[in-house]
Amino acid sequence: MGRSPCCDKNGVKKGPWTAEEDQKLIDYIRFHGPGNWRILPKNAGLQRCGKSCRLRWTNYLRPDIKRGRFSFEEEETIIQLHSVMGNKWSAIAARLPGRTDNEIKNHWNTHIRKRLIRSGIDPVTHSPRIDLLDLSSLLGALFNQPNFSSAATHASSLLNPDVLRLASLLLPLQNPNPVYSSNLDQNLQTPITSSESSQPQAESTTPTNNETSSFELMMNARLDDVASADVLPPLSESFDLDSLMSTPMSSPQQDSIEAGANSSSFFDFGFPEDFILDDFMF
DNA sequence: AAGCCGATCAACCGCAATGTT
DNA sequence: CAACATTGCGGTTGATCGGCT
Repeated sequence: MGRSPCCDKNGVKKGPWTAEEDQKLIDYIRFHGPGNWRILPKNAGLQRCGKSCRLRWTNYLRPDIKRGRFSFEEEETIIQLHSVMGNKWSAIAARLPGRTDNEIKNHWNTHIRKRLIRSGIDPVTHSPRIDLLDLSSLLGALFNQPNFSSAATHASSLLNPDVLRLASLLLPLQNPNPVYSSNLDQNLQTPITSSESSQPQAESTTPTNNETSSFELMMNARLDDVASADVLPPLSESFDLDSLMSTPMSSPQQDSIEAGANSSSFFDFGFPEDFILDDFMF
């Protein structure tokens, strides 16, 4: 059993195509059409497998391919389509005349993806991403304000209640301690085993999937600790710590489709008119 | 000038889906 | 309906190039 190889490995050339090979393929398809890709190279006098010929034709030699840089409009279209379709490059390419799936995929991975990350957008979910480290810095600054009560009032109208409650878990509201927030960054990266207490560990190692980060343990512990606090509204039922704890490299595309693109409400917030953002910046 | 390194993209690989016998 | 063949697709690799030291 087993799959038959797409081509006989012996005597079949691989690697970059020469101009001569390209011309042979173009000439053959012009006169005969691609037909059966498996027998095409033999008929066209090419020492290539059919698969290689098909790829060369569809990704490079086809006359309707548009070469050159992607326009801004094309990039925006790709981003929009990707937010709905995910990595369905062929489906995206079908909506971009003259562009191949391979070209779009490459452009996404080398340009658009990086641009989105730089802009604070998760390229997988297309949702704004506030990195936990940034969050700790922001909240640390917030809760170390001299006029903390005023800041907290502003914050309660500024942030999603779930974020604010999260802050209450991360930072001791009763007794603000600058050292605590300065250690937080380190804590976020320090895994400890469940047998250990919620005491932050000094050394920083890379967490693994099987380890529980101190941050997570701390979160769980403090959820209980502050359960009776009435400073902040309770976490909504839809709040999902796991979604905050990680941004998956790949996510079920169906989820994003059903949830709708850019539908994350976790970080939804608006600025009150009298709010001065600079007051909260370092 | 030479070596290193990151970015880019053509091409390959393996698997899934679809078509054919 | 099963077995096999073909095509399509997405992830990955590796050659090449340009910038930097």
